[in-house]
Amino acid sequence: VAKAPTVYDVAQRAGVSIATVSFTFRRPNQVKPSTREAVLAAARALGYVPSANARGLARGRTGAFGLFALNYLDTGADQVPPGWVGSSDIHADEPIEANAYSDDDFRRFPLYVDEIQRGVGFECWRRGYALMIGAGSAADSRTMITDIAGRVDGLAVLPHTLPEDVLGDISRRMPVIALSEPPHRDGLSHVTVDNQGGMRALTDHLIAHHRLRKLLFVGPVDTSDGKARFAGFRAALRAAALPIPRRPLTAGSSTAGAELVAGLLARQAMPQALVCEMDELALSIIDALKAAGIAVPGQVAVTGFDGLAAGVINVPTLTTVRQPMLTMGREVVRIFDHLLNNPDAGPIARQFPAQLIIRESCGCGPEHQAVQV
Amino acid sequence: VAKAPTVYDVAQRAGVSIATVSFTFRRPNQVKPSTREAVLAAARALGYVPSANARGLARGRTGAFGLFALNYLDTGADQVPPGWVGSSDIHADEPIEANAYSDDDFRRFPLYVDEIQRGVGFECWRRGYALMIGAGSAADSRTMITDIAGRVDGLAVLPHTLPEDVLGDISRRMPVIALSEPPHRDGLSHVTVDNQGGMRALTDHLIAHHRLRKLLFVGPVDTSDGKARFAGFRAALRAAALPIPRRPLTAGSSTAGAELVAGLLARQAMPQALVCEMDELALSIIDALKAAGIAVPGQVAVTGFDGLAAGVINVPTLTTVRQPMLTMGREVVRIFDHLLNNPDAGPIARQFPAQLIIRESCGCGPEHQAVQV
DNA sequence: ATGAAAGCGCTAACAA
DNA sequence: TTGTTAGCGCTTTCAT
Repeated sequence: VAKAPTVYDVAQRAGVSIATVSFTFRRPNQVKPSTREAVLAAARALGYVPSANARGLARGRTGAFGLFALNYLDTGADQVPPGWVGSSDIHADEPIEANAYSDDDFRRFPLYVDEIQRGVGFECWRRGYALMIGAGSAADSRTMITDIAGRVDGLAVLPHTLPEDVLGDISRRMPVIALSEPPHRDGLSHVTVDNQGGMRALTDHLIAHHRLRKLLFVGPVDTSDGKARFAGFRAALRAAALPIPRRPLTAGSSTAGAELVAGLLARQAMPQALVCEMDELALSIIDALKAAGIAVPGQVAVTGFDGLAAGVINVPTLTTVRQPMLTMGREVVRIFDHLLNNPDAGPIARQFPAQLIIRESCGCGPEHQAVQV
Repeated sequence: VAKAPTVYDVAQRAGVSIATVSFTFRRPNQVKPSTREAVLAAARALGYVPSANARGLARGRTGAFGLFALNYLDTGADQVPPGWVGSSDIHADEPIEANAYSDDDFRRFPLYVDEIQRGVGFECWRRGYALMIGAGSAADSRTMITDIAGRVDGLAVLPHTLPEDVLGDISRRMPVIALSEPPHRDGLSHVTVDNQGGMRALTDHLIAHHRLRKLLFVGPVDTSDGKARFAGFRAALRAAALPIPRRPLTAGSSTAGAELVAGLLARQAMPQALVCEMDELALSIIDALKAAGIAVPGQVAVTGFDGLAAGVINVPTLTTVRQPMLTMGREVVRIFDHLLNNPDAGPIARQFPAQLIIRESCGCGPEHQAVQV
């Protein structure tokens, strides 16, 4: 709460110039031991904490890496307007109640972005970078991203969080790595997973092993992930000489299981397998199916995509395709580091294989093995 | 990669002064609409991204909150020396291999700190703060924490990560909130959980419901969490008029299950229940017990503490006490916000109840309900 | 080995 | 409404 001591204070107390103080911390061995000790002692006595802002300003580098994601815990309620930093919202002084925000719901945590973040955080630590986490909704993205971008030397962005032109601007001055967004000439680096191959392997399993013929793809195809997964699904059908649907059954949201199942039931169009675009949707659909008295996988097989923890907790456990999220997060930082140290290197794109995880919801017993794609 | 445009560039291009540019972003409605548009246009054209460092320096506030934790993914290998920012380690240019770091091990993620972090991140977003994540090992803590502290307006620290004097220094200039560390006159704010009450309830359940009489507490008691949990355990034994052990069975690490079980077996000292200080240890012990052909909970009941996701994935599912981690993380930020806006307020301490989660490893069937302590 | 001094990009009085 | 100007705390030549 008191005013923080600065180099000037330390210098004065140690009886040296501010340059010497700076040197003492930056290149300790270029300073005479006795003065070094004096400076260190003064710093300690004062409780000196160097300002990273000032240092960043002076050096032109911040030593931090940023990760920007949508906030998916957002309930749409009471957010403080961006930029209104330090302000208090209506409930600011009411203590937060335990369990008010479903503290034990492993369906909501960890999700894809959490695992990615874990990897990014780990690799940042290994390489000595600080990690800045930013979140936002599409609406305020320009403000927020700009706020984050101003604090870091590079940035990773999750899909569907920022307009391309904003990313373009930013990438002109620092490495920007897009996750789960296929590379196209946008000057950005990319880290992706083999969505198509993964979904192809999954669908092949349903067709070859379980002899299912009436499969339905459920989920959005207006995202690049969705498109690629749907393509993998169709490729498998084509290879098996099954009728190839032009369009999937689209879901309004990843928790729209109830409506989808109701619709299927109403139209008496329940297939043998519901191949979902992502785990969350699959889980929501399994809930709805169970509620409607339909056995999974007994009457309908259901599969997901991503490999979230929720899928192994679920009953039945979820057959899915797992993305190597920790590894992808780490790779993002590696690319950033590389780009920062090789300013003339062009953007980098890297794709990881996905892993088919066979569990119970496709009709297999727990004894089956995971299969690498 | 190019030099970033600054206020000066924008001002020049828009034909105004730098102050006007600054105003345009800070107080848009105090600027004539026409000039505002001109400035915005220039900024957009240039791809202007304001430097948060410069702003922070000038304003004396950063608008960011920091979270500091130990890095528990640390394998002890190849870390880049702190401060060597931007450098590349030996493997810097080798792509990271998928699955090299156990990408699908839900025993290692999410852990306690991950869930806390989730809550902190969420509340930071709600209140318009950026979140800076720092990690380190005890060794380099002074350097690292100082690096983080220099970038934020307040700081949360996980237990056993920093020496008290360092925290004391920092707390003299910004709010510092300690997690899972009981308050004592140190000038820090504290967010804790009722460890003793939680463990008491758990132990009561073992004694009253399962009629167990030979219970053993396993784990460290050299941490404040450990002490409080052991105290709760003993209180339950005392209330049941059972013999009260002076000391617990101490574990070298949270994955020392094999050694512990081997020791117990060698001494023929296997109790009816192993009450573990934390989930990770409990899970490790269950593994060892199973490997030794001992049925859990058939022959020995095993319980944990924390409420990690791994406990619900485990076979048998783990009876434990859950901390409201998301909520605790959120509360940390609320306290920080409050303190930042009420500089003369003293430190705040808040304790949350823990929740007894009865699952299978104590001998109960899955039909049992969670009980609030 | 140490000091003097010129910025780094932005904010906020204070003037105009 | 807009411009001038003095810092914010630190790094880094360049002298000494």
